[in-house]
Amino acid sequence: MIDRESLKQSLESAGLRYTRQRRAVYETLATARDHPTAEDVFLRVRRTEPRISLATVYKTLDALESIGLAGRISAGGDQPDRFDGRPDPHYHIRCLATGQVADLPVAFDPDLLRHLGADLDGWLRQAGFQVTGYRLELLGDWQDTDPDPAAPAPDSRR
Amino acid sequence: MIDRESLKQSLESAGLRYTRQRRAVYETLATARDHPTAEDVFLRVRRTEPRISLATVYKTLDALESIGLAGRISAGGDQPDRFDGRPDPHYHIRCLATGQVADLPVAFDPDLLRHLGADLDGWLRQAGFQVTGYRLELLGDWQDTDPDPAAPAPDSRR
DNA sequence: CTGTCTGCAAAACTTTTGCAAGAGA
DNA sequence: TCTCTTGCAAAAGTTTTGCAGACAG
Repeated sequence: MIDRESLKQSLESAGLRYTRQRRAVYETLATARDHPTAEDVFLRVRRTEPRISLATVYKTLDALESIGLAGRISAGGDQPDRFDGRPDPHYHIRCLATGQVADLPVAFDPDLLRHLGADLDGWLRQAGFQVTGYRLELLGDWQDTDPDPAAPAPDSRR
Repeated sequence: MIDRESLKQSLESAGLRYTRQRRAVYETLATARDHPTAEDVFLRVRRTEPRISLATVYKTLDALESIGLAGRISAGGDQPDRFDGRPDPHYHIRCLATGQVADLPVAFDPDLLRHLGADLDGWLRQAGFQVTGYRLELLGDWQDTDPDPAAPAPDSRR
């Protein structure tokens, strides 16, 4: 989590303004220990910023994503997107039953793709595809109890 | 792509019926070389099954997913889900600009996660998380031309 | 026959948009 | 002051649902 001055500078260097709402959304997201949906963020931010609207939360999450301060995790089907305040690349685990997401406490390996085989590079070049990153997600299920007892809102939606 | 008799049996062993619509959706999906959205599938299936409805396509895609004959790829934001008729685990590349998805012609490595470090297993056990699979997606952009000239509908949506 | 499936229309939800008023620099 | 942002309401777009009639087994 970066401090307010850094947030201000990140926004300004993208031509965006530093506002109360954006600070509140950022701080809510950056301190969240789960991976909240836009509505989760809205409900939490509203505790300190009661007049904020859901549309502003969406716009702010988009803005934060565009400057690299938020990540988006899409579950598919009817499930809403979840957001992530960690700016560094990292891995996720996802519970197939509840849609809940958690970070994996493992260092991100920029060279993991090398294990996929030597022919990959050639194929990508021939296909004209420039790889800028990758996303890895472990799928499975939590056995019984709370996935993360410290998470602010261990919701079990849908 | 499995044959019609196998499809019938897969459906029946899940208590589902083998219908004209389900066969048509399955065959459309299994022969698609891109990763169509539900609406793409609808438009294609309608050529041979003109009275099919979009709701039936959605229901059928759900059914196929539930018996492991289709996969779902969610892009996030406002982009619709895409579907995949390959039943075996495999990797994807996704174009961040257009949302287009392609299969990676590389063998799926069930042991790739071992490269993530030895502490992972312990952490997962302690967290009570049972891993059943993983998803790996390369992100990037196609440089200029067609990603796959053989694809039936190289759409550039959004 | 009986329970499942289809097609249609309507609903549910998430996410985006238009716009007047408000606020940052 | 000038532009960007907010909040509200409405719209857009995808996916689901309810239900009467059709169909598979």
